[in-house]
Amino acid sequence: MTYAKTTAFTEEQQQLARVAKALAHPARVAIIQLLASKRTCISGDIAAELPLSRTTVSQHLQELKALDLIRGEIDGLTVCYCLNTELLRHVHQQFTAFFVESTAADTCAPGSACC
Amino acid sequence: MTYAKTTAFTEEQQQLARVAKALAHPARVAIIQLLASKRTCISGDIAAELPLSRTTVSQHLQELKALDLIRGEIDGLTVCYCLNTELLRHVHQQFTAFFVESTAADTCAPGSACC
DNA sequence: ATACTATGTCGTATATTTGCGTCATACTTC
DNA sequence: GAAGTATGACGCAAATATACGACATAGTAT
Repeated sequence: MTYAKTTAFTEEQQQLARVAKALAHPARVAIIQLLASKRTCISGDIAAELPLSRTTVSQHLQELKALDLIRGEIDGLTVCYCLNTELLRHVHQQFTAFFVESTAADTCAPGSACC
Repeated sequence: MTYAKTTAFTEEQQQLARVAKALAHPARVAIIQLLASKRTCISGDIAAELPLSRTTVSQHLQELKALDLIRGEIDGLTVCYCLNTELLRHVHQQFTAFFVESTAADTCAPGSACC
């Protein structure tokens, strides 16, 4: 991903791609849904709910944390993870803008040859 | 990605992850934006507009086509790619549902210990 | 202090992605 | 038909991602 050419894209495009990548694995989607459904911050229970080893889940958590999509607070022996709802809302807007832009009109101009 | 365990997730989660993965590279985001801005279907011009080789762009196009996000129609010597706006709208809804679900309420219950 | 528990980090094997050169295909034009 | 052009398919090297066991760390509890 971090090939040289990657730098030649818009910061906006890279940002969207970065977040999309974070959601590009079912486990991470599941983690976010889990954190949303349980209204309370859970910790290693997440691993128990997923069909993956604790280690692997921890890695996925770190990835989400690296993008600040989730936050972890140490509470004694356990760590409480919460969604960063503010960021998520912002990301949602970014995605919406992208999709709206892409679906604004049917792409092909009325008289275009193809399609 | 196609590890054994991957099957253990919801079809919904896998679907979202699949699409997210398609958007997980700036080149593919750029391609979609390009197709949206040029109101007419373009073909190999896409490669010319991107800082990547024709071959690489072709691969990204195939990836988007595999998910049916874009469609290509052969028009003589060239191929016209168009956005599948209908699918994109549907995907937009899926993402929106996911984000709304995730940001519906602040995750932590009022009296929870952490956060 | 000692034993126990919850997490993160590291190392590593395997799988997948990415980028691109080269070749094959197919249509156009002369 | 021969030459030229636009694309996709194939193959390969380098980069990443994925999964997980083993170890390190840090707080709890007795």
